Amino acid sequence: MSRRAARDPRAIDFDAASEDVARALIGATLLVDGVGGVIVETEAYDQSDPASHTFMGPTARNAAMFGPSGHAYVYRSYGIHWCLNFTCRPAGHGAGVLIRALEPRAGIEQMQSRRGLADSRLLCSGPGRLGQALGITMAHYGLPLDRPPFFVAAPDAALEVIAGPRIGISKAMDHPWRFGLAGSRFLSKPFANG
DNA sequence: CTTTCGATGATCT
DNA sequence: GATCATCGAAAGG
Repeated sequence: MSRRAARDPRAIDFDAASEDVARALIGATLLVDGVGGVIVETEAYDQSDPASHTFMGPTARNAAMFGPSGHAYVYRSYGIHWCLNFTCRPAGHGAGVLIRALEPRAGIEQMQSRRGLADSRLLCSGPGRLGQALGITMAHYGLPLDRPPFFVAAPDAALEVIAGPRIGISKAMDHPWRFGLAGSRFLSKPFANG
């Protein structure tokens, strides 16, 4: 456990395995320049995982995931979308958590404007949508999560978290490393169970 | 409800 | 040159 996590009960322990961090982030609050909400869907990736950007070892793109934990890893998806990840560091390997969806709470008008969309349900329900709604760009690459423009706080109560296979990958599809808030209507896709 | 497909550009082989 | 940690529009039941 990091010093910060030990000191502050509302801090996330980003030094844990990405799988544990992904689970712990469900119900956490994420704000970027005051805009955001409650994380309801995440996915875990690490270097032993063929679906991970770090599977082949360090490169220019994935450098953040080989750096300190608790920082932002941003990548461009399909040439169109910006996707936001939080870095972890189990055993010093490249690992991270993809933030896939959140329930809008703060700065909803700004998110609607960035997305060109009024429906709050579709504002941040998916990594590309979330990136657009929160205004994520490469300018956020490598920034620490414990100070502005980022704000991250763990949930203050225990929540029911469900797990299932990850979405949009073609390798290691058997691993249940997608996590979600049970019953949330802001998921990018429903889970097989509830 | 479902499936299909184009957009669009960095990254890696 | 192929492959994407995606999205949204279009077409078909």
